Amino acid sequence: MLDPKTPQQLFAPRVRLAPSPTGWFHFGTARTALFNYLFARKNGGKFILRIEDTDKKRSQKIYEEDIINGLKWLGLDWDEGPEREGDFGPYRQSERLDLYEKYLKQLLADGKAYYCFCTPEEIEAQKQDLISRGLPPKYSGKCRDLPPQLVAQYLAEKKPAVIRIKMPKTTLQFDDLIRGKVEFNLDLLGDLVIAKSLREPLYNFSVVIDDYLMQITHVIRGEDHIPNTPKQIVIQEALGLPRPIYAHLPMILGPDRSKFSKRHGATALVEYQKLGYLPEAVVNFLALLGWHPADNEEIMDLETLVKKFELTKVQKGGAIFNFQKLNWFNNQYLRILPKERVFNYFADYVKKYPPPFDLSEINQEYLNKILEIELPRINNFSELFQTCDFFFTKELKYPPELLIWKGESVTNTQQALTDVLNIINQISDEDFNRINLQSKFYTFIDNHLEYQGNRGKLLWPLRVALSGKQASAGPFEIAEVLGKKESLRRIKEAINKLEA
RNA sequence: GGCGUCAUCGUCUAGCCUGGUUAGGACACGGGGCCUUCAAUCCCGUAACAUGGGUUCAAAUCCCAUUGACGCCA
Repeated sequence: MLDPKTPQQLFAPRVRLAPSPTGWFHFGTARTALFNYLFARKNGGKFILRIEDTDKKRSQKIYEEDIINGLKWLGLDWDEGPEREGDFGPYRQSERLDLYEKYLKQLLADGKAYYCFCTPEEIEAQKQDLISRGLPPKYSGKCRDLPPQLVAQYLAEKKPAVIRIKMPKTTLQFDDLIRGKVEFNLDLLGDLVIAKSLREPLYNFSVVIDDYLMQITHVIRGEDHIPNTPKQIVIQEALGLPRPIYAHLPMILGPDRSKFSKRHGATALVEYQKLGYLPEAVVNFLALLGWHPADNEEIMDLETLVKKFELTKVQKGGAIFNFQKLNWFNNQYLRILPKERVFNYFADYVKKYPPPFDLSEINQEYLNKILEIELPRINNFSELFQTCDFFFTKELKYPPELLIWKGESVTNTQQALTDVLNIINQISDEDFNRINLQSKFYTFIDNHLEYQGNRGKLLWPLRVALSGKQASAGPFEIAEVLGKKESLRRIKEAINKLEA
């Protein structure tokens, strides 16, 4: 255990992520996790996961699982924890109540904390009075110096009570790695409730105990915790515990510059998994929200991020969550990552989130082919099923006029499709691929004046016949994926459509 | 309401510590090339130091104030 008086060492730091399992794994928490992880890896330290589930009413198992799955998906593995099923799981505060109780008793015994028997009504009335007089609402300290016999008597009578800590009437200053010196006037706070009972510690108390017991050297967390920091330091000092180094990260904001929340759209990591984003892209995107490498590199994998990460270079102001940039990153990774890896991600994705099509007759190979030609034009996997439905359904719904190339007539379009039919029929089933298609079509065009310098006259109707879309991949690529038989069928159908 | 934090293109940011830059990059946006559409890609472009006051030969950079935004508690 750390010597309370020894200043924390910068080498081999120990950091933690301490989420409450009261909602889906939030993007902001994910970024906090990433920065903690990067800092630990960069400095040869340890990253610890601690689930803060002392609030029994709001904590749920599925949320804890979601956090764990999210961290694993992002590749942010934690380094230690209690044994669970052969592996080490996260720490859970709900399993550490004995520890908190021990320190609570110590504080009580030392006279640094005390039982408070004021009723909620009393507290509320007091608060209203102070506010109406324009004063900061804080506890009066009424129960601070109750005679011990009276306390014992009330306790024996089971009179409702909470435990408060005696707040020193001084100012307190702490150093923040990102913000520099931060100062608070403790006198404005009043005696803080640190536990509802010996077995019900409150957030600020259990955090302090755990950070100490887990020998946390650096507390890296969101800016929203800045006001909690002085409270935690007071508890540390009452117990004679060392002070970790603090670093408060800027918030992730919605487009209106307020804290990124549900009303801004999807804020949970799962929702992006559902949309079909890649973990590499999410990590990269998250890293650049509030941090920037010394050079101008933007595309970085986890390993590179670890190498370049510098906690002190983290931005102070909040960062707006920019969907377009996320999309850009994802599109980049879709094309940069090894094909096999993307195919595997896609296979997993389809398994986990079945698309609104019957894929029973579609094999993996077919899916991979689609993916290959569509990669440059999608931002995530779910888009594939929205914009490329023609690969998954045989019934194309498009107006016949769409088949007509700009400035052309219906008859010419019919002629073009008939020509297309003839060209395709020259290719055997086994030679039916985009290379052969292209060479056959180009040869045909070279020999037919009406298409020279105006390939669109021939290729546009073909592309629409195959896709039914105004915008799509090229006709040869689509035809190759669909196969000769299906391609011919669609072209004939297009001709029929034009006649009708 | 109290306390705290923050402020460079629309967005993410470099530059600030150690004053002198055509204030740089990326996303987005606009134009163009390529071209069978859409993407991808290449070229070009629009666009910012919150405001006011100091200090200084010189301020995005140092100091002060104001404003605004956000966070926490209530």
